[in-house]
Amino acid sequence: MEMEPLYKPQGVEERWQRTWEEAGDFHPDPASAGPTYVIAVPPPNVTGVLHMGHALNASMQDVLVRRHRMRGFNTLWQPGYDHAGIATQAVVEKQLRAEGTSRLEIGREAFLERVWAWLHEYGGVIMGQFRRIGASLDYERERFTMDDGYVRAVMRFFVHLYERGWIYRDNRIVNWCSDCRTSISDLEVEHLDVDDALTYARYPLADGSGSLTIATVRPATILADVAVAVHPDDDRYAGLVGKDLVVPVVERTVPVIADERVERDFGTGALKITPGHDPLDFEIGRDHGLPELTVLGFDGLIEGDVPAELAGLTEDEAAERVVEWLREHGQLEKRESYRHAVGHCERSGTRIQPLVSLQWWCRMDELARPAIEALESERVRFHPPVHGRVALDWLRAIRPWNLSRQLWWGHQLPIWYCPDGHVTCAESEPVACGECGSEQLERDPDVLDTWFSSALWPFATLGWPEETPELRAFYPGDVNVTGRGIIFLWECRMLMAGLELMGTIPFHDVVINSNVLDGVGRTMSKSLGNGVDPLDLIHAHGADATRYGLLKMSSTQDVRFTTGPIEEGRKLANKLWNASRLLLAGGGVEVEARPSSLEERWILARIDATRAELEADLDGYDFAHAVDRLYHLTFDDFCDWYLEAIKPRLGEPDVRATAFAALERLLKLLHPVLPHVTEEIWSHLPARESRLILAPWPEPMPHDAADAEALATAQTAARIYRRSGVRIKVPGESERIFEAVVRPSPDGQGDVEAERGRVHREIERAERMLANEKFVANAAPDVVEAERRKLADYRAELDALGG
RNA sequence: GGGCGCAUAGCUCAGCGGGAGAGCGCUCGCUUCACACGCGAGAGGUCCCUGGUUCGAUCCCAGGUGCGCCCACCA
Repeated sequence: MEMEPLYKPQGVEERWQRTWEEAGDFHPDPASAGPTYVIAVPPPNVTGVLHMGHALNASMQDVLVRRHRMRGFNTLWQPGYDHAGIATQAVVEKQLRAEGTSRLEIGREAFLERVWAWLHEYGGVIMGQFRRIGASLDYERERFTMDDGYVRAVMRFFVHLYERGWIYRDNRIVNWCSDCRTSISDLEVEHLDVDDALTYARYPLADGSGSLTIATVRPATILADVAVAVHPDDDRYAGLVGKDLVVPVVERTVPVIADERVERDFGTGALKITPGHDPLDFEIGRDHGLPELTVLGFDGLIEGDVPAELAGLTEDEAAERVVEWLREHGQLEKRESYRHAVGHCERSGTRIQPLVSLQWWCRMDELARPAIEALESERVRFHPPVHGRVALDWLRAIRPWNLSRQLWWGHQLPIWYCPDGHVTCAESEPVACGECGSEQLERDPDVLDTWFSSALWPFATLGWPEETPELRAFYPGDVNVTGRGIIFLWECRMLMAGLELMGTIPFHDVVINSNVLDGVGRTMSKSLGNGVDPLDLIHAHGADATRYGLLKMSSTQDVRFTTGPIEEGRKLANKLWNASRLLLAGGGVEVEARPSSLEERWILARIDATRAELEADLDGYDFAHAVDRLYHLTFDDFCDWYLEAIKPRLGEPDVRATAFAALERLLKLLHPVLPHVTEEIWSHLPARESRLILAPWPEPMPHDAADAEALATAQTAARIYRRSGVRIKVPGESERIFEAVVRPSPDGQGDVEAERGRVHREIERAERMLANEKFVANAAPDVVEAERRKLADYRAELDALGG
């Protein structure tokens, strides 16, 4: 095949992607012997498309996976999709609305059929996009959190927890999203600052002896007040505790109670208690045995025991009426503007409506304990470590998990009720009630939180609860790579589920990838329209360049996106391509390291040193430094020095054989980052039978420090020559390299004076330091020694410059 | 309200106790027979501010300013 001077990734990349996959290179055999290396991809939403976060996350994982595959590990990168309960249901509901109907109108069964139909037509496109970026996932093993086997795993998990006694049903306050029409967990609530009005309302004492003023941001909830609480030590209200007040509008008589959870210095220090619609009030209400009244329904509209003219209003409308009532009755003391944080549904952006409802919960303390221990003992490590400490804090203060969602799309709870209200929990539909034997069973309509199934991902994808060969071979896995946003939602729960069900941690390292922000530091989002489509980058620069660029940008910090690093990657691929063209142009049949000259011994040593550094980078999940190292190895060491030095001798068979050997090692190191261009070049190397993807990772080689020093001499001489035009005499082989690398410029001399000045300044600096007695006395001996050597080197340079 | 992190060249970022770095951009010179997605040379920086520790601070400590993130039941 002809090698053009300009490397064009388009076509080449797709061809290798097909070749690798069709050859089964991504598909490990569970029966193979030897150590395994396993990563389960964070399952993208089945409705999703590839965005920058996926592209970065996948690039990182693919580097780890490809390197371990080359090192001989039986490597599995497990792919699949998440059913993404709320998100998917919302998409289809929106579609129904556009058709003038609704899920309630068409019914549960028809709705679920619609979801499946929609998924078959439009869902599941992201695996194709993963292929395009070169992700070496085992696509033959694609799993879905709603496939039959996975559903069995979810049911088994639930029943297991139920039998442990950790799952219970309770009427408690939940985060209700009136838009999604479901409860959501604390972790799905986003706190946003909101401008509100703080309304001060007077509640008259029932005995007519005066009134007490409370402050509220939600006047509509006055309708559900069941008490007013003050701090027990608050002198202002000491005499009022135990007396009765009359709630405005509804004119209900309620007690004044004392509770330490009331903040004395907020508002008036008197807190109206609305257990039905406020989490703190709920707790206080339970402790004081107060009733839990509800005036806001699941639809966010006023309902319940309220004046008829208020029923059916929105909360805001009702609030207006209540304030109006207060004003008319002289009970409105004042209203002032007030900015504070309010919980919003992360998915819909709707303001959370705390309300009491009957939900299924899971106690988490016993599940958390082994996970806490795994983190404390560092059997599981986070990278960077700060996230592990945050995860620990969360686990130590863990709260019950609201498992049930009032949705249709998802895993329906394996809970059945008989007419007498007995509960039967079973993996599949029971024939009769476990308590009374009734055969009239009705299944709980709710579904499980999406993250309940995600918790099982590292082993449910391998066939659990069946004892499959895959489960035996590939569990536990090694690493999980994901974003910061789902450490509690996903990472912590995988740890807990893995320890509980499998008895072991699902992976030993958790790598948290950075967020890719837009050019001015904002999160990329659909609504802002500031997102960059990774597929556009791949089309423009190639998958290799995109991978390189994203890895270069990755860091422990969030990073602002620029195309610079991706263009750098494209140049690296092109440079490598042209270096290979230079070597391949002359033909040749041998690939064998037979170094005879200094530069040959040096480049082999240099590549090997980089191999060791690269391994250290990757072992620490430092991808940015890893790719930077590869860039400079390729450009500076391999091309600028080695190739330039051997160019005059490229006709010699031994020189060619060694050059091919050096290129082969370079390609191997680059392959995990730039899989396509390296595989393409590899296929042009002499006597290639296997593919680079399966080639063994380079073994360590002995180094000779003297070679590096001799090469450095040539490099210094060349630098001085280029800058000043002064030729420094260098010994033996260094002299030949100098000759090969320096091409005298036709314009003649550089600036000797400028170079002399530069060296002069360095000498002065070193002399000043060494003249400082305190420095010589207090600094570490090796630091002083290094400074002396520098001084000597600079003096030699100055001498060479004639000055 | 609590916790964490970041401020270094025009831009995006490395470095984190002893000579201020990379890539891009910019200037100048090169159609040198692998590559103009290239080669060579160069300009450009009170390393946010104020104190402190140290022989020595971009790097450590304290405070300040600005930005960001996470957690959170002060209505």
